[in-house]
Order: sequence, then C-alpha cells, then structure tokens
Amino acid sequence: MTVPKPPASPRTGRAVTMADVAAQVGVSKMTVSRALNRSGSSGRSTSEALRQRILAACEQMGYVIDQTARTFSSQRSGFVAALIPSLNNSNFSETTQGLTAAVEASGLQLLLGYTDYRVDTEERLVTAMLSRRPEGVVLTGGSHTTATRSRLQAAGIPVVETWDLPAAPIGHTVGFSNAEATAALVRHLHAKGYRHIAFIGGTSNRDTRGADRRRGYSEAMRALGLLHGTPEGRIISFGQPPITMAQGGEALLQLVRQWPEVDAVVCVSDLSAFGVLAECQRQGWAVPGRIAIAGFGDFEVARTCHPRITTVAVDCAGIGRAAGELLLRAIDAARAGARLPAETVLIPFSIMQREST
Amino acid sequence: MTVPKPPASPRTGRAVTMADVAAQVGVSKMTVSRALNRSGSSGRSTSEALRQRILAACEQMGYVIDQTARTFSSQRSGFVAALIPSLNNSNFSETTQGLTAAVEASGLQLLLGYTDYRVDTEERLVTAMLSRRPEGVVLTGGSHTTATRSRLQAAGIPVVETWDLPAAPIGHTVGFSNAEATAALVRHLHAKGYRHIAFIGGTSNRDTRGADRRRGYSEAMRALGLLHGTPEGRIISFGQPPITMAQGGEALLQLVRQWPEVDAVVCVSDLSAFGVLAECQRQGWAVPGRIAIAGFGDFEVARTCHPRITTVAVDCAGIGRAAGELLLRAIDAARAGARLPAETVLIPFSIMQREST
DNA sequence: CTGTTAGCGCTTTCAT
DNA sequence: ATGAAAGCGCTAACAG
Repeated sequence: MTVPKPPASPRTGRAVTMADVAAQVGVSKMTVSRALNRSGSSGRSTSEALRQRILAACEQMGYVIDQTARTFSSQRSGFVAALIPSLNNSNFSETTQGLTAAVEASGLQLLLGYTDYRVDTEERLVTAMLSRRPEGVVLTGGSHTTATRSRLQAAGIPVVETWDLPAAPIGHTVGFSNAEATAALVRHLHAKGYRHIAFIGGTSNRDTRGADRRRGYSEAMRALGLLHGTPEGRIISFGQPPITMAQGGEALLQLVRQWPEVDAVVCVSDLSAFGVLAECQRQGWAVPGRIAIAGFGDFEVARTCHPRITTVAVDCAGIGRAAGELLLRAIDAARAGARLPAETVLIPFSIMQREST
Repeated sequence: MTVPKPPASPRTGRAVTMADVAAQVGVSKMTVSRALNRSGSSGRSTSEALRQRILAACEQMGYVIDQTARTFSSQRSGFVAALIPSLNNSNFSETTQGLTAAVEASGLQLLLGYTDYRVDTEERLVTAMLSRRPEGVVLTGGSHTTATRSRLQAAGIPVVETWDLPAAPIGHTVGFSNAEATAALVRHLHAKGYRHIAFIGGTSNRDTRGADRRRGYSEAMRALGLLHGTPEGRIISFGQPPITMAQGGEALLQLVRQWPEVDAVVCVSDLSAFGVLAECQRQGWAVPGRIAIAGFGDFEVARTCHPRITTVAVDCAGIGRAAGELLLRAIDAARAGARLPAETVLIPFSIMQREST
C-alpha cells in the first residue's frame, strides 16, 4: 500500500487550512467559508450558534484565512492601493487617514506605497500593485507617465486622482486647483497692501502641485499689475522639490540679494515658509515688518511657530474621505458589472490669515 | 455532445492566460512559465530563441502574468509588510526609505500599513497582512498585543522589531535603548550646569518609546541626585501620545506654574520641544537664558528653528537598512528550509548639542 | 441552512 | 530542454 509522502519542502509556518477547521468542527469547508464570509445580517449563512462554534475553532486552532487562495478563487482581492508622495507630510497623512476610514468601513484593506514624488517610482509601484489585482487605485496628483496611465486604463479598475484637477483625468478626481488657491493667496496679500510679492519654490516640476502653485502666483501677479517688468514675477527656485525648511531659508537670502525691495514672500509650502521665518529671525528682520511670509498647506508648524504663518488650508481628510467614498461606489458598480461615469469632487480651500502677514 | 457553458459572470478584464500563450506558440504552459521566470543566466530554462518567441507572443497578445495565481501556486507572495506608527514623522519616513532600498534590491515588494500608534490597530493590520502571506514582517517598536505576538509566531515567518530593544523580542531586533538615550541627554544637561531639569511627555504609555524615554529621564535624575524630593522627577504629562507641538507649549505653561525653578526641559520629541520653544518666544522667555530646551529625534524643525534645539540623533535610515538586510537573510534561510537564529542589531545614537541648551 | 462538485491559473515534481 | 500530471486553498454554482 502506498503512503502519500509529506510535502518536499516542509512548510515553515502553520499548515492549518479551512479543511482542518471544517474537520475539527464536523462540517464541510463550505460551511466554514460561509461562516467566515457572512455578509450582512440578512445574507444566507450558517446558523448563529454554528457560526460561533466555527469562529471559536478558528481562534483556537490559530487559523487565518488565506487571502491568496480566496482572491484567486473569487477573483476579488479585497484591497485598494493608495500611492502617496511622502511619508513625512501631514497633508497626505490626513488624506490617508480619511481614506482609510472610508475604505475599511466596507471591509477592504488599504495597501500603501510611497512614490518619493517621482513619476517613475510611481510607475513601478503601479505595475507592482496591479499585478496583485487591487479593486481600485488612489493616486496623488494628476501627473503620471504614459505607461502608468495606460496600465491603469487597461486594468479596467476604478482610479481616483487626488490633490489636483488634471486636465485629462484617468478616471475620477477629488481635488482643487493649486494654481487658483495660490492666486487667492496673492490677492489676499495685495489687499493687505503688499506690492513687492515674491515666490519661493523648487527648481523643477517634479512636484507638479508646486509647479501649479508657481503658475497661480504668476497669473495673479500679472492680473494685479505687479510684475514690475519681471517676466513671471520675483521667483526664486531653490532645491529639488519638495524643498526643505533649510532650503527655504537659503532661498530667502538669495531673494533679498536679488530684489531688496521685496515686502512679502509666498512659499510653495509651509515647510519652506517656516525656513524663511527662522532665517528672518536669525538675520534680525522683523516679520511681518520687514517682510511678510505666507505658506501653503496649514501644517502644524505654521500654526505653532511665533509669529504664526498665514497659509492656505485644505480639507485634507475630506479629500481622503471623498476619494474613498467615490472609489467604493465605483467598486460596487464594477462588482455589479456596471461602470460608474467619471466624477469630479471639488474640495474647498481657505486662506488662514495669521500674524506673519 | 455537451458544450462547456461560458463563465457565468463575464470577466471585466483580460482573459488571456498562460495556456492561451502556450497554444499560440505551440508549446506547453510549463515552457511559457519557465521563459517568464528565467532566473539568472545559468538556471535551467528554455532556449533563447524560443524564449524570445514566447515573450513576443505575450506582448502581442497583451498577456500579463497573474501574480495572484503565481503566489497561490508557488507559496511565495514576493512581498514584505512594514507597519509604521505614523505617516507624518521624518524618523519613520527615513527608516522606511532605508528599508525600501534594502528590500526592493532583492525583487521583493514592500507593502505599508500605519498603526496610528495603537497596538489594537497594529493587531488588525498584522492579521490583515498575514492573510496575504507576506514573506516577512517589520514592526516599529517592541510593544504589541499578545494576539499580535502569537499570530506572528504562528505564521512562522521572519519578524524584525525596530526602534526599540524589547525584553522579549518576537524575532529579530534592530534598535537602541530609548531610555538610555534620554538618560544620556539628561547627563549632558547636568554636565552643562542645569540642575532643575523637567520632562514633558504624553499622558499614557500608548507610545511605548515615549514611556521608555520618560523612564530614562527618571533614572538619570535619580542617579544624579536631582530628584529634589519629587518621586520620579518634574514630569508634566499632557495629551495623548504622540503629543503635538501645541501640546508641548501648553505643557510648558503648566510646568512653569508648578515648578517655577525649572531651568531646563527635556521633551519626549522634537515636535513638543519646538512647541515649548514657540511658547517661550510668545512669553518673552529667553532660550536658553530663562529655560533650556532639549528634544528627541533630530527632526528637521529642530535643526532649522531659531535657536536650534539640542536633541538626540538616531541613524533612522540605518535602522531601515539593517532591518531590510536582516529580513532578507532570514527570508533566504526560510526559503532554503532553515531558520536564521534571532539577531539583535544595535543602532548608535548621539547627542546633538545646539543653541537651545 | 448545508453539502457536493468543479475549477480559478499557475508552479512543482517527476518523467522524458 | 521540454512535457504531463497533480495540486496549492478557496469559493461559485447547484442540489438537497
């Protein structure tokens, strides 16, 4: 008589399968599967008593369902991929928290990747994520490689772009106009009486939201007749985006050398704005007496420092929540075989007037 | 004769499988699989000419391998899970970058989750991640629920705990003693002549690294004979960890009311230390004249603000790199059927003396 | 409410 | 260097 030999390479970990649990409880695999996947209170399922026995057996045996097999069999991965530029930014952190709350409420898992503000890293991540068959993808920003776009399109799953209003969205959009928000900030400074307004940002367009903000600055300056012979305005570009606090300070020194008459500076983010403030303090320049400072993003540092920094506040968590809800509706539609028509959700922003201007 | 009926729910995406490609080329699935997975130049594989034909067919038919099926069949998910407490912390961000670099070099993907500094959230995430069969797990900190510990142990995969030196590690460890680092900071302040040193931190032990730092403060104060009748030292606990910049400022006011003689304050992190600094500036208290300030973590804000804040610098990226390399060695061992004995990697820290003390 | 029967698409193993 | 057979652990579909 032949004896089945044990698996060639002994599994290092547990080997408890659904069949083991079923045998232990004395039911079929299917019953265990149903007990574990009981969907809603009304869906067809096992009796509650049996279900509790099964759950107890799973716990006691240390059984954890194999999502890999489940995904493979059901063609549903049960996860959503979110790509964020940085792991050190309170704006994206809050957006991700909003997204997590919205997505996990429906039983989907959120798997994160970070792009380091690079579209080629984003492309690699999108490819890697897609090979695991996410049910939806959330991207930050509206600028991507053509390969990223076409792969997402070919995947045929819902996509939401956030923090931007791309001209040609891949799918859905949740965001605001970075250019318009910055222009509003410039108009605010103009209304407060500032006439020699400068802009500090990074050297490239790698951070496309930063580039949009610079464009918004230039357009507002032109509209207000404040260009004073400069082609785009008094712009200092310093450092690879996202520029650091310290680079903001260095840019300020360069700015004052080049245009001593400057009386206000708009920074691409609160981080560089804080660097400008610290450098002013080092130089003994009064803020806002000698120079007024405005930032972008309403980071914690901007509302804590002394003086507090005027900035643009965005409902970051709201972006995440809206993106999550939109994605869930799109996924539900997809599961039902339909397709949700592309939607755009506009998120409001507001100017936070503080002591620095 | 019976005709196989078409799949009940039409697949939304592509339906090209490896078998389709094999049929097109006129070989077996196995040959296609080998051509796609050709590992190294020396490994057994198909002839190069055939391989090119197969690759061309894949391209032409738009075939993309199904990682889900591949993972299921090979029992290798090709990813590693990393859990970090926050998406808004430059320390963990740098650690993650180091980890990414180390892990992706070997073809594994890094999937992130964030715990919000909560062990119960960590437990949920660990369970969710384990169900996708990661080949390894990296945790932040050494404090976890018993369920987290037992599930990880039961999974039988390599685990690395970082940023801490737990008394009873789950598996491998890469970190340093938060208590010892804070004690070194206290001794440094003592050597500079400060005698009335206080500590500002959060209200609970949710952030266990914060609790370790508070303990290190108390032990150093006791050893130096600076307790002055207080049981543990001059400790202000304010806010749920991780405490914010603003909470640091509020804690300072409470501190000065309670112990007006205080001449130096050690903060649980640079963020609260910066809040203390800003509040001092608001109150018109000279730093370090009236009160000296020290933080922890060498965050960007601490080396940018004016005056710059004395802090403890840790090689964050080094933690990530070491954790990644350790994990890879452990995974290689596991794939070979062996088990890497538990290792501990000590990461150095250093006191950054700056203008605030 | 529960069980049975067939796979999901790929890789492992063993032949050739 | 290539092929054939046998699953990996789970769920869809249908039957009771």
